[in-house]
Amino acid sequence: MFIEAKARRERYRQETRSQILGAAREIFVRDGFEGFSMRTLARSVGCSLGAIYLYFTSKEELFDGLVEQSFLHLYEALGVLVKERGKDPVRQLKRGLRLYVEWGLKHPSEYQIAFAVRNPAKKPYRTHRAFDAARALVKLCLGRSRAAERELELRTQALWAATHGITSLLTQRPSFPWVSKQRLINQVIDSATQGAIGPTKRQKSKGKN
Amino acid sequence: MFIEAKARRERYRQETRSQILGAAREIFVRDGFEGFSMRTLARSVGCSLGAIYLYFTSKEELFDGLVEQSFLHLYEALGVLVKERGKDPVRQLKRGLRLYVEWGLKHPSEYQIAFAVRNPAKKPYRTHRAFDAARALVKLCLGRSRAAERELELRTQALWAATHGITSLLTQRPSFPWVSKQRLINQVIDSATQGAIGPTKRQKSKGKN
DNA sequence: TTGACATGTGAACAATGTTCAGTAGTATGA
DNA sequence: TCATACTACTGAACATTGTTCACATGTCAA
Repeated sequence: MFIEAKARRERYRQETRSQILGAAREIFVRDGFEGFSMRTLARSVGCSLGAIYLYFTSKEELFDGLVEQSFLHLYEALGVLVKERGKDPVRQLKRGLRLYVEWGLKHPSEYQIAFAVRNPAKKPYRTHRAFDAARALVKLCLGRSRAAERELELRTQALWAATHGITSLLTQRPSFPWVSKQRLINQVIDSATQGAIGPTKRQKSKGKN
Repeated sequence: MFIEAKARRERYRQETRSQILGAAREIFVRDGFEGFSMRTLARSVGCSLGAIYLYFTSKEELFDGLVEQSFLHLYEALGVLVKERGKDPVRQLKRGLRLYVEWGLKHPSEYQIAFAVRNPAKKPYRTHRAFDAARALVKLCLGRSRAAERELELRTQALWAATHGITSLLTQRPSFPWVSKQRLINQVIDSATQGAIGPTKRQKSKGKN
């Protein structure tokens, strides 16, 4: 009787927590960042305003939960790539980066929040596991080149920076007169990967196009 | 008498306008984005809250003015580079990109505002003139290669994306465990330029390091 | 001097995130 | 069964935000 009640309570707690999170995501996707407020959230959940604060200490923490969830999905998608041995690792890496960008385009609000302005002192840094997946892929590409591996972190960070750049711009300025988005994404990713792990055989034989 | 008074009024108007802008910038640099409010601004200027709205229709417009000012400085710096003919254009381009990143690091708050979340419907897009300067530099680098010039816009946008990426990350996540910032910036810029305009002679002879 | 106009004030409004005293309802221990 | 402790919840309040507006003040033209 003792633990059963406790467990039931905990289960219920988690349920309503994720229920709130779900409602928040819905509002967020539908009305964007501006349309969101704790009051509209409470109304949507069907509880009082104060009840939200029993499950999240602040609006920021709620957003963090939302972003965390989304990045987890991305990580899972990337994780599959890392495990797919045998394939050409460079192609896998590029696929992973493209996945990242497209994920950002599919969840623009969350991507913006994830990289939005926030107090940098409170949360020193939080490496999303997606970054770890990228590092693993880069390592795979570098193969047995010792000199290159020493710069693994540098190369991965640079790769991430470029990929983040195009994702960030495309999501934040959708009405900018971009050239074909797909070609642009490819151009950025190709340049960055080539810079990180050297030219592929195909690019080598082509010369400069 | 007629126009003199009108002109004086106009001059006074511009003066107080830029005075407000100056105070806003000061608060902004000192207290960051969160510390800023129209009331603290009014107190700092030494006028009433409503007076601000005689010079700026909204907080957003005020920020726009701030960002505009800052980007103009960047543009001027970049403009000098374009005019410096004779020098190696690739080196000039890289210098320009580094200038861009360092400008962002020096004005993190403004850079964040410039690319912050905002209503995309109202302001369809606003090409900062800095982008035009970049395009001009890229054109210089591509030289007389017809095929490459057709892709001028694509290449410039990709270059910008990568450069924005590293600037954005470094300013928004200063406490992330970056490898050496300078090396990282160079890595991103070198990769992106090589991808945009092909390998330089020096990089060619070096092979993959 | 009078009227028009720019400049400025300060109170008010609506909306925000957050807190908190008070109220149910429920499981626990005697 | 009764009292106690604890959890979930409410709704009113608070402080702060951006913005507006009726009103005042000063300056120039007629």
